Amino acid sequence: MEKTDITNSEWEVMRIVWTLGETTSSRLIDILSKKMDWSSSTIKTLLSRLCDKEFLGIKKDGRKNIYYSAIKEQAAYDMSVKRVFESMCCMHYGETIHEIIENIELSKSDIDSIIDVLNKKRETAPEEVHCKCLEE
Amino acid sequence: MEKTDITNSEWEVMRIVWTLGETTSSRLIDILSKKMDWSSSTIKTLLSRLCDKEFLGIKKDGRKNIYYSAIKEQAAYDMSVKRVFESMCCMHYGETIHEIIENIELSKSDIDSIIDVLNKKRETAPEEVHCKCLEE
DNA sequence: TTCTTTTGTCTACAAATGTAGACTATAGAT
DNA sequence: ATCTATAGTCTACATTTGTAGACAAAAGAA
Repeated sequence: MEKTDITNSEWEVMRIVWTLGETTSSRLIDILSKKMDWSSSTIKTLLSRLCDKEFLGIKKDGRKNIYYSAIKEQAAYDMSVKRVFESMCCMHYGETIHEIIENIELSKSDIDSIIDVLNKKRETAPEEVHCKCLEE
Repeated sequence: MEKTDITNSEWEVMRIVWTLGETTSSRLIDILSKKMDWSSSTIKTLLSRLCDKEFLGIKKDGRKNIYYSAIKEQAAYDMSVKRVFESMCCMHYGETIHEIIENIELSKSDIDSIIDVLNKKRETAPEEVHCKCLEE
C-alpha cells in the first residue's frame, strides 16, 4: 500500500499508541473498542493499514504483535497543521491563529513561548501579507 | 449527497471562488485547469459536488451557472483548523502553534493581535495542560 | 441556417476510507 | 489431550475522493 496521510480513524489509533508507547493489539482493542465503539476487526484493520503506511512499526513477541509509532507525535501534528495552512489563503493566517488560540487550552509556559516567537517574528514582519490565491 | 468536509481538491476550488467572488464555471475552468492541470470535467465535477455539499450555491444567468460561496471563508478555515486540533493530544497544542507560527507569513498587525489575545489568555491560563487521550 | 464551440449534466472508474465478518493458528483452561 | 478464547491475517463492501469521458442543448460563427 502507498504512503498517504493519516486519516481520521487512524488518528485515534495513533494517539493511543503515542500515549501508551509500545503496546499490543489487545490493549488497543480494549481501549478503542470502548472509546470509539469500533469492532475489534476495525481496529485490527486500522493497525495493519498504519503499518502499511509506515506510521506504525511492528515487533513480534512470540506470535503477538507489539505496535510502536514510527513517527514522532509532534512531527505528525506539525505536518498535519502545515497541510491545512497550505490549503488556506495566507491573508487569513492571522485571524485563523487568533481564533484557534482562543479556543484551545494553553499553559502559561506555552503562552510565553509563543509570545516569544511572535516578538522575534515581529522584527522582520511585513506590514501586510498579500493574497496569492490566483498566482502560479 | 451528504454534507461532509471540504476535500483537498475542493479547497482549491473554494479558494478561487472566495478570491473571485461570484463567478462562472468558464472562469473557474480557465484558472484551475492551468493552476491544477485538471481537465474541465474534473472542475465541473468538483463544482457540482461542492453544490451538493452546500459549500457553493448556484444562480442561473440564462443557462449559465453562477457559483458563489455558501460559507464564509474565515469560518471554513476556522472549522478546518479546529478539526485538526481535535485530533491532536492537547499537550501538544502549544508546540504545534509555535511551530506553525514560525513557518507562516504574518503581518505586524496580525502578530499584535495574536499577542494581545495571548496576554488576555495568560491571565487565566493553567500552569500545565494534561493529556486526555485515554479518557472517556 | 448550419456548423462548431461552450456549458451543463450524467456516467465511469480506480483508489482511499470506514467498518466489519470469516477463517486460522495458537495459548491457556480443564 | 481436548476444548475454547485470542490474536492474527484475509476478504468484503459501501462511501468518498480524485479524475475524466460521453452526450445534449444552447450560443456564436460563417
